[in-house]
Amino acid sequence: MTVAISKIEPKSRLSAADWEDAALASLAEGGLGAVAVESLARRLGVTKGSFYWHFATREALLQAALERWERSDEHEVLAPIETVADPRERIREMVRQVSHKRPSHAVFAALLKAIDQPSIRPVIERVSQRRLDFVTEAFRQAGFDAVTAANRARLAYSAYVGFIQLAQIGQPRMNHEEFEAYIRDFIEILIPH
Amino acid sequence: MTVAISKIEPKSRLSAADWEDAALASLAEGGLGAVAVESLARRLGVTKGSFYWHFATREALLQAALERWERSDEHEVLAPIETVADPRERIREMVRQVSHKRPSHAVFAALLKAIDQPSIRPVIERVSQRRLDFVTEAFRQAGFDAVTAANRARLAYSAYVGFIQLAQIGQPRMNHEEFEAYIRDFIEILIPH
DNA sequence: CAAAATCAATACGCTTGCGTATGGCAGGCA
DNA sequence: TGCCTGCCATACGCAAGCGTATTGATTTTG
Repeated sequence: MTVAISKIEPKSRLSAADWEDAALASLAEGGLGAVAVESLARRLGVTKGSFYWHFATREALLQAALERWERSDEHEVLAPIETVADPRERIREMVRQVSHKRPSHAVFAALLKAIDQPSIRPVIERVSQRRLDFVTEAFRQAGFDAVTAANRARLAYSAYVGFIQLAQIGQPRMNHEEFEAYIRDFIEILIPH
Repeated sequence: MTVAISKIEPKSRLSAADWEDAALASLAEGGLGAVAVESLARRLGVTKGSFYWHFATREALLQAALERWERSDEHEVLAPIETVADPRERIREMVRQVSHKRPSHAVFAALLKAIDQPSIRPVIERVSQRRLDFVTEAFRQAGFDAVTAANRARLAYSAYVGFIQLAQIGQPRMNHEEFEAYIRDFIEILIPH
């Protein structure tokens, strides 16, 4: 796997945060395997020597980077939607968010592929649980009983997860127009009336 | 990642097929990374020397193993369902198949995670296209217009793909009873009336 | 039974990636 | 000015994995 990794220009002195940013970017572009110490160093225009001053181990970097990503996912994706009063509209808004905001979801897709890694799994578990609870609650408020709401939420979230996987192979070979139509149908099917 | 890999007992002489079987088993249990020459050799109770007599390279083994898996998926999953006359029932049957037959889907899940690997991608593309066409056609026969049928098929297939990913973290923490209820809702939502 | 073909062990070289050890250089502060 | 601390380079050691080369054993076949 040789993935094109955008090089970032110098910056005489680096901080831990710079390494975390680079880690997330590489993660999104090339998967967990691309988060390699020496590769990141090249990307940042330095050598390993720098890295091991800021972090004790590669794991520590991952930990820090993921923590940051998890917070940003919570605050910049979920939180804004929470303000939408109408539950039906809230679900629609989430589908739109999720279907149009790429960058953060690239990280999620990469993490999904490394779900058996002990350091990754808990992150996905927490994020998924939050999102699932969120959607379930919206369905409940929209009038569905507890079980039905949970099942619709499961279906919606599974479809989301599956879609970002399949999107990588351009499997649902769609143009923008078809995609919008798909999203409309998606919403129509899951939120009837 | 250390994954428990079941050891298989001797068998004085091995064939290429034995290596392919071991490759698929390891793939299902530990992902693409577990399909390593020396590791498979240990599993089969021999050394690398044997492997490189049967295959020129690791890639060649993967190729052969996946070809076999792809055929079996086509003949043992899709073909039997094709005989069901009623399209609605055909979709239901496919959902049941897919939601209850584990082994083959473990391989699929593993491949999904390695979708950026040039040797894996075409396999997933072919398999997904076949399945997607299959479901789309069933929805058409069930009376949906072309676009709607395609979208429902996409939704169903995405939900399937997402589910087998999430299942690995026991995310939709369900017992057998709840799972059956979920499948019923799943079918109910996608095939109304 | 002998020779040839088939299958396997051992030992090696090469690459990648993590982690360590140590030394060097710059800028702030005494 | 000179030194100390923060940041980085260089040079290792080590493990895992692929692939090669050579030799050895066992089966098959003439």
